[in-house]
Amino acid sequence: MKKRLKRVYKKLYSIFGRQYWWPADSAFEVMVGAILTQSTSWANVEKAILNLKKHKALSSRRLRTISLSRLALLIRPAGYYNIKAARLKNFADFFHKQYKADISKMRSANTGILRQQLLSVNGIGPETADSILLYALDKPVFVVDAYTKRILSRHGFIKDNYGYSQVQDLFMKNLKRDAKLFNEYHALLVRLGKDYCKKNKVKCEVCPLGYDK
DNA sequence: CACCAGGCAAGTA
DNA sequence: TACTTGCATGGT
Repeated sequence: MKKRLKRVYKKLYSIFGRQYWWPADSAFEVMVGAILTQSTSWANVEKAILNLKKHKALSSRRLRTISLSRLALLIRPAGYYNIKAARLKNFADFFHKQYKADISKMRSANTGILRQQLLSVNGIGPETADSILLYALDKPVFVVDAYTKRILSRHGFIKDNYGYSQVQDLFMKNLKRDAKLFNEYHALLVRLGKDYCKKNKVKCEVCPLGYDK
């Protein structure tokens, strides 16, 4: 499995090259984006983030003080806006109370402890927590998403009923614990998924990885 | 028109 | 523990 996973990575990298994830101006913007992109296209998230920037609302202080309804209005393009507005506030409150809204304090925390703390915030699940750890804080944690499972399942690496942590373990136990590698690998899987492995538009016959299921 | 996108929590059995 | 459902906009 170690060789197979590394071979897939090299293949994807040779085809698509660097993906430059996560596109953002700051670590805080990555964290906000991680919540906004829950089951939502990145193009819509970009509109929401632009609105937050235009109204100077992209800070933990502003996210805590702005009214729920006004925040919801700003992030409307990202969908699920009422729920996500509450989730952003939950996260901003946590960030302020636990880490004094200080990214460097958060970065120096123990990864396992921090992951548990993030998961305890209502609105932050495994993928969002790991996206924050990896893409905002450079922690060597592999992010699993719907594309990851779909691609691995269709290529026979896993059964389609594997859970989040099972898929995550597959990567983390068989690859060097390297944030840069995890960063690029996950981004490449999403790239492949967008181009060739959409939910109901399977293009296995032209998938660069081949089709060996 | 239908389908879905870089999920999650709450409810049900 | 293991499903099911609500949440919602904007692009294809």
